[in-house]
Amino acid sequence: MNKNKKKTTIYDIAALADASPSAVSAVLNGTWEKRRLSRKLAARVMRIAEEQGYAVNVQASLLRREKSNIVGMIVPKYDNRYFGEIAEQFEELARARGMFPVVTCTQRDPDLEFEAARELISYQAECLISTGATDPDRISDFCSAAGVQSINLDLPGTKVPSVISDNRAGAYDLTMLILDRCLQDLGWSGSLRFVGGRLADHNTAARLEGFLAAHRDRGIEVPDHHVLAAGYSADSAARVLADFRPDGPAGIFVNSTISLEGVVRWHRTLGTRAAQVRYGCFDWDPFGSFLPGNVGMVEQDVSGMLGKAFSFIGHPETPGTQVLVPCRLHRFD
Amino acid sequence: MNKNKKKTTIYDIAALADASPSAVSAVLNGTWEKRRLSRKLAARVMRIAEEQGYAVNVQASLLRREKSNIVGMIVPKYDNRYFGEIAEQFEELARARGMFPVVTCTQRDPDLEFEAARELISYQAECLISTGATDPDRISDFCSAAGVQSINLDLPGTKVPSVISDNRAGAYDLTMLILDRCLQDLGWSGSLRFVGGRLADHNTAARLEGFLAAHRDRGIEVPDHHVLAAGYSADSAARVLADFRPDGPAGIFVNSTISLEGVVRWHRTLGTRAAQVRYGCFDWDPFGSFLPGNVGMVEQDVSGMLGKAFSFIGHPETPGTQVLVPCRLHRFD
DNA sequence: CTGAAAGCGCTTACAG
DNA sequence: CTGAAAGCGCTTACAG
Repeated sequence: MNKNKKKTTIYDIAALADASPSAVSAVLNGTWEKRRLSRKLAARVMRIAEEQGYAVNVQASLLRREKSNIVGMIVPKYDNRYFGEIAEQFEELARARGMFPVVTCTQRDPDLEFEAARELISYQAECLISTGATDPDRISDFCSAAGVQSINLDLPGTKVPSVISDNRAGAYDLTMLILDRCLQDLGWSGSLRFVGGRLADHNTAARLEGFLAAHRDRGIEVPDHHVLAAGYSADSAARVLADFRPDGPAGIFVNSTISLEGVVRWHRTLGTRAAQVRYGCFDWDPFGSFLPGNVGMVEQDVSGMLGKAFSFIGHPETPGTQVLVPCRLHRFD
Repeated sequence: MNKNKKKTTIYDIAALADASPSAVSAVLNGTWEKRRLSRKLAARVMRIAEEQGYAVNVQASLLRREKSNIVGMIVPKYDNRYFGEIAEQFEELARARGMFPVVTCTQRDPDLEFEAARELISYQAECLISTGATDPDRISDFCSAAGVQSINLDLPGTKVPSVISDNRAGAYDLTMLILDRCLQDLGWSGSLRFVGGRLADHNTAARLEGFLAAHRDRGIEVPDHHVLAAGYSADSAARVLADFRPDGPAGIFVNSTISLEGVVRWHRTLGTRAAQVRYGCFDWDPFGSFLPGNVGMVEQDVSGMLGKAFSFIGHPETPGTQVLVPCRLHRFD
């Protein structure tokens, strides 16, 4: 083991093994049988490489091969289970396919998203999965200009295939569940409130659609002021509810776990009135089932989505293809 | 924008701009002023590069420069806030220093950890931060053989500097808080139970030390069967408590949010007896404060730890240096 | 069966 | 002030 000196190269090994660099290279990347090098030479080279702590210089190797095995992912945040699971499973799937996954977190910042995409391409990523990107088309354009495949996850774009949750259907089911429980537990049937998110966002819009459709199918009208999509932060959810002190039964559709935090905070301030409130959340969190009043959560099918996304890699599809993946509804109590 | 053809290189740009590749290179990496190229040439080259959607081939550039800017991190899981935050902040800090962060998740598997380290080194990472590694010394050895700096985070090793939470002090404080609340709320003073983790793990051992020290300082004896460190999963925590149906007051020290899930599950099965139980958890989760009976949580100082870790980069220190970073105690109710 | 040589895309010391 | 040339560490078509 040479100390923090220069790294061992195939030339060093060639010298030590009394072989040519070509032979060493062939041994080290497993093509020696094809090149009919002697088993003895191969064994010697491998032993020496091991002794020297050799690790191939992938930059050089890939440069020569004119390909990287890098597949990149950008992800907005690690602040909830959803994106954490996406990153984790992405790595697993990529590795299973012999690729090198690089995921970078872009803080929900459109410019950072773009810079991260550019950086990944500089590192020769062969494919880029943009998760929850604010402006996926800008990234797709840049990628295609660089000859790199890109795929949208979680949020749809128009230029490349997008894999997203079936937000509308998930929201429909969740809304039905909350309505059912309001009727069942509280003997009440009225319009729920929709809390969290932004109407301009695709996912929020789709969920609101499902929310409204469910009410429509139940013959319940939703007053405009029941739609409280004032952002994603816990604080904004708490703020938007601050003045709401129900003196009877009430139900809430919570859009995302981040907003859920704010809703639960509000819920606790209600004292005994809290027992008259039911809510459910679009998103999943392991502690969700322990929250009083929470009747269910929607879990997005991360492996389903990623499996779909990976199936596009290397198979360019019609631009703008949109794949909807169903969600799973967890019912509590 | 050329379609998914070969990528634009400096030679392409040189031809288009009627300049030499050397000049293009100088313009593109900002050394053109130093080389006294004309402003006009620089402007032309930059315009053309822009038009062509040029992105430097970092593999080639770094190969030539004989350095990467890559700093790698291995992380066990993204299944709790702690590691998610670590990954996120690591990226931020690395970028702020002009480095390219690559984090890979190793599923708490010692072999995967090692393979990931090897892979990162193959990609020429200049420094590797091993977070929560099962066998940090094995990784350190491999890194040092390859001439790569490594640093341990969260779990200590003996060969390179380690930055870890002051688990003992944090556990001491949390134990005191739970004991106080048991006395205050329930008028009871007795030994808490320690649930979750493995005694063989450094962090669990240190926390148990703090737990025992606090009891000692309060003059409370801890019976052996009150130490229930049967693993990290929610199920094992729930299982270990399954037979415990307190008929009076009780208190629990929960080691990690993962175990907390199991404890809360158990707690809910107690019915009215639940009111006689207080617990606290070493780890932080935003929903923690909403759990009935939870009196406090310990939040590890992620930015403090990472700041320290980064301060070691490029400054080789005495092997085995151990830096303890204090935790923050959140009190609920 | 095996090695010398060219070349991946870049950077930079060097010579003019 | 500027460009030709060498070389980073590897791979592979090619010639023997």
